[in-house]
Formats: sequence, structure tokens, C-alpha cells
Amino acid sequence: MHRPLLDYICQYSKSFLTIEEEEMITKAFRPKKMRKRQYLLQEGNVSKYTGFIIKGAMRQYYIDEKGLEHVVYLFIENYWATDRESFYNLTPSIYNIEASENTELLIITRAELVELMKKIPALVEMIRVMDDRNAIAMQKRISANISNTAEERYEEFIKNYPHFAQRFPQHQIASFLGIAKETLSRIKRKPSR
Amino acid sequence: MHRPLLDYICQYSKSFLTIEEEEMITKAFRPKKMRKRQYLLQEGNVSKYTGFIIKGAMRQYYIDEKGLEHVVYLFIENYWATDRESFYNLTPSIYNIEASENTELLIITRAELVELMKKIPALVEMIRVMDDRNAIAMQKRISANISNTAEERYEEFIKNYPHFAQRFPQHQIASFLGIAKETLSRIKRKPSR
DNA sequence: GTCGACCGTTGATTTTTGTCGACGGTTTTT
DNA sequence: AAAAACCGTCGACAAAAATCAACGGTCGAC
Repeated sequence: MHRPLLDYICQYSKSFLTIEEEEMITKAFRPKKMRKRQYLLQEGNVSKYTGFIIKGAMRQYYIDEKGLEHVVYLFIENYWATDRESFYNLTPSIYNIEASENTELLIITRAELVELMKKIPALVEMIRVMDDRNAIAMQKRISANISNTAEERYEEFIKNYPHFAQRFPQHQIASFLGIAKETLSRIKRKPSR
Repeated sequence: MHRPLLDYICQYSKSFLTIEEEEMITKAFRPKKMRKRQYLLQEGNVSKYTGFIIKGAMRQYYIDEKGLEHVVYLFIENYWATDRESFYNLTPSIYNIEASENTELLIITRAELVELMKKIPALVEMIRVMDDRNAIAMQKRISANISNTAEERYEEFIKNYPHFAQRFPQHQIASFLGIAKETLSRIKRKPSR
């Protein structure tokens, strides 16, 4: 079941892994099965693991002072789920990461990951490339948030992430886009052009 | 004039630089002086350089289809100015990076940076740490954008970046926060608590 | 099979924010 | 020194989106 992860590393590092490296990775990333509604991370805890999603879907959200949920990330296969700040600093997180479907993950702790990075250059390179792509994606999301209307943001979301709309309930997508669920419902109803 | 950069690398990589490393860095990062209103990057061009700001201030923005300017980043001393996507992929950028004051930079090309990273581990480590901090900062900005009102976003901005309010005109800060300049003017007028 | 959560939808209304036009005070340019 | 550009502010109004309340459908738990 580690194949998707190994492929992923090769793809993004643009290099090959030796058999020994593959074995080290397979040993370090432990499989974890989660049922729908289980938490990979709960508010107040340290984000102990980074999880690579093999099969399933998750969402990351926080609860504000008024008790309202705000979705900050949606994850499906081949995404990395963790609260980066908490995972790196080992500080308590304000976020929850919850399985939206029954989900299979490969998980690793910070200490294990640091060790593995010392031994496997391709992993370091993969992480660097992911950081870059992630920074670019976040920049685009910020651009959309500061300059587009709710409708434009939704259309862009559907265009860029067509699979997500089928996997997550509509009110969570609305939250992810920063709009009320009723507003999203009305946007979808009205004939776009 | 390279001292701030060398200090910066030591600080974030948590390691020391040898004399030889310092010399390599000093040779690779070239000083560039820019007058207010000059461009480090213009829309349509490749973001050829990454610039480390020694003295001064810059802003990164783009012009939308309606001809309106949207500020996506504000930079002051000890910030890195570049369009990451364009710099990394060598593709044309949609952004402009303009000096808001007379500014002194240290600039480096992608090819030079790649070479330098092969020779200086502390530089690689510094970039990794910066990527982390940057990802965390962007995540917070996204959280604020999807869940806070204009007034809350402004207060958070003032709290987290107190120096910026003095360095940039108010309408640029409004744009950065994703609100109309008139709205920001009204927020400031009204007695906050 | 029934009950209760969850989910999406709709209408009515309120709140927030944007747009437009105008004005006076600076600063910059010529 | 005059002209032009820039900047923040304000009022009136329009548009966008949030909020509140209610309803019917689906699905899972018991």
C-alpha cells in the first residue's frame, strides 16, 4: 500500500529511489485506517503526525469564538494532512483534522521524518518542490479571496478542483470558500451565463 | 552591506557560516539600488531575481481585467521579494513588484541560487525554515480572509505588522486586506471600543 | 420502521461593504 | 510658483452577502 507514496516521491523529486530507500520509507510511514468522523488531529493537541492520504478524504477546520466552524483545507488522495505549525513546533493546534470518509493514511512523526530526511535526498527534494507548489497555490487562493466575488471564487474552485465538489458536502465547500452555505446554494441555482 | 543577509542566514539556519561561505554569498548576491517607483518585476516579464531588502520598502500587485490594482504582498527590510512561481518556473509573471521608497536590495538569479545552495548547507536550511514560516503566515492570512470581517482583519494586521501601517499609503493597505479604501477610512474613523 | 441528525433550499430582512462623485490638503513635477 | 498627481475623507446610494426562520428530503441509528 506504500506504492502511491513512493511514486509520489519519485514524481516530485524527479529522481529514483533505491531498493534500500524504498524499504526505509515503507518502514517509517505506518499505515493507519480511519473511519468517517474520526480525528487525525483534535484542537488542543499537538499535530503529532503528518499523514499522506492513500484512499479517502479529510478536512481541516477550526471553531471560532462564536462556535462556528471554518474549513481551511480539504484533502483527498495524494494530499498531505497535518497542521504544519503544530507539527514543526510541537505546539498545541487550534485545528481539527477529521475523516470525511473512511480513509487510509500513511503517517509519520516529526522525529521520524527528520531522521528519514537525513538519509534520503529525494525526500528532501520532494518536500522542497511541494513547498514551492504549496506556496504558489496559497498565493492564488489569497489573490482570489482579496479580489474576487463569491461567485467567481466558486467558479474558480470548480475549475481548479473539479473532483472536490463530489466528495464534500456543499456547506463545507462554502465554508472553505469563505461564504455562507445559503449564498453558495443561490449561486449554484442561478443559471451561470 | 551584505551583513544583514549573512546575519539573517545564520539566524534562521541556526548555524554559522565559514569565511569562505560568507565570501561566496557576498559574491553571488549583487547590490542593487532602486528609486521609488522603479520596478523589480514588471507584468509579462520573468521574475529574474529574488531580492533581499536591505533598506526600503516594496509592494507586489497585479492589475485585474477591470484595470484595478490588487496588492498581494508588502515588503520591508529583511523580506524577500520575488514572484515565486515565475522565479522558479521561469515563466512570465502577472505581477508587478515596485519600490515604494528608495530601496537597496541584494539580488540573485535562480541559476546562481541553485549553484550556491549546492555549496552552502546553511542556505538550504534557511530557505526551508523560511518556507515553513511563510506557509504558516499564509495559512493565517487565509483563515482571516475566510472568517473575519474587514474591521477584524485590519485590527489583526495592525497587531501583527505594526510597522507596515507607517510605511505604506492607506489605500495600498486596504487593497492588501481586500477592502475598499473608503471602507478602511471609515473603520479607522470609528472609535474602536 | 421510526426518529432524529444532517443537508440543501428558499424567502424575507438586515448588515456589511463597494461604488460614485466630490472636496481639500499634500506632495511631486515641471 | 503653478500645475498636476496623489491621498484620505465624506455622503448618498447600490450591490453583495449574511442572517434568520422554515421546510422537505435523505440517511443512518436504534
